[in-house]
Amino acid sequence: MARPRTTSDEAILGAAARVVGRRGPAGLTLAAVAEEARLAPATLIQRFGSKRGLLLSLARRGEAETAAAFERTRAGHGSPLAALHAATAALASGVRTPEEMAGNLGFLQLDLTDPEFRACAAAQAARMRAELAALLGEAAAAGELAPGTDAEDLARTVQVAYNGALLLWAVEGGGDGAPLRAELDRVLRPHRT
Amino acid sequence: MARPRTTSDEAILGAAARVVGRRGPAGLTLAAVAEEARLAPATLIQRFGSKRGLLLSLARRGEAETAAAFERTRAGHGSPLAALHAATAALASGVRTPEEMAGNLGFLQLDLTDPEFRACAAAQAARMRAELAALLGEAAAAGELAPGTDAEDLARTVQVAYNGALLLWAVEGGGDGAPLRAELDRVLRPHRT
DNA sequence: CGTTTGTAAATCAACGTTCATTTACTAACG
DNA sequence: CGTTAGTAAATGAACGTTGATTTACAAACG
Repeated sequence: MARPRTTSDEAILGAAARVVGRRGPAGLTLAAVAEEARLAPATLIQRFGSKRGLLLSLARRGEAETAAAFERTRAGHGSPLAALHAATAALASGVRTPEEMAGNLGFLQLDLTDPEFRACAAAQAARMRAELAALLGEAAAAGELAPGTDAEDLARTVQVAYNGALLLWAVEGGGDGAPLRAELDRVLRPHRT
Repeated sequence: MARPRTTSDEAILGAAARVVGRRGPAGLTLAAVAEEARLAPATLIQRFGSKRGLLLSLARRGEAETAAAFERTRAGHGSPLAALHAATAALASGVRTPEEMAGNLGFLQLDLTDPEFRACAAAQAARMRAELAALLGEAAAAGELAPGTDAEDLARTVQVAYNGALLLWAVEGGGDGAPLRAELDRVLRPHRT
């Protein structure tokens, strides 16, 4: 009954993520995203209502993406802790593309002054911690963690180490990411069985 | 032979820091800073050459500020580790004003795509780690840390935990900061004597 | 043919920057 | 000591640019 879309919303958000990864938050302009997505700026407005709307969609996508990443991680490995370590190793070895890096650090680019963006960032952080806690809970149930370990608590610690290491990595620029792996090892070791 | 300045450079940078803390990076406009400093936008250009120049000065100020904070911290306490814990406790208890918080997270607001800003952020991170390493080295020499502890390595770990906790704090919005203190305690405990 | 998608051109607002001018002070001079 | 010339500091009014949004229209599909 109508003309089919030439470019999916998801593709547009991907283009936006690529732009923010390459040109930084200041370079995230409608024109740049439109060019990357091979569309006109006006089309982006029509599809997402406003630039803010597009950014909100981008922020919300981040949450789903971390969830998917956990899903993938868990599927590939038998033991929960092995999965966590494998994910860290993959991240540290540069398997992640810069765009994905930017996605992880995406909430840094957002204006935390804006309540809606802040809510998105908080939701994503909460989601990540919940996923981590579930993973660590499984690990505890499987006897991979010392008895009496509080999964929620350890999840927060892991999240802090992860965010901190990623942040330092981004600031100091590259390297092979060995320190990131080292930090997570250090955090988990005391609780391993 | 000249008219004296009504507002010091330092005061202007303070105003800029306050603005970025209150209105976010997007709200950091020359007009806003000028209003906060009770000057005209044109004056800021004349003093700092450009908006970018002002932001660079702001970024460089951050480095000196962390150094000064370490100086203050060290002066007040006899034992190095006690100083570190006191600083953490003070930070966690909300002694820090939002502006100082914003100053700490200031490099997050910068465009890491810009080489000069990135250099500033890296320098500040390096400075912080060096100061931490010196403090922890003193602690080791004083017998407060287990023998064989690598001060440089532990400094990085502390920095990662600090940044990660601060970041999470900023995203999740407030709270009493107890988790930050808990994280640092957790990081240091294994190495205490 | 009606509806939806996409676009190009026009519009509007905001921001950084420039420039001519005024202000407020200092220092030398008579 | 009073005056005045000289100068850095500060300003306010434009300007040009940029970027988001609106509108009017063309094209593609069912």
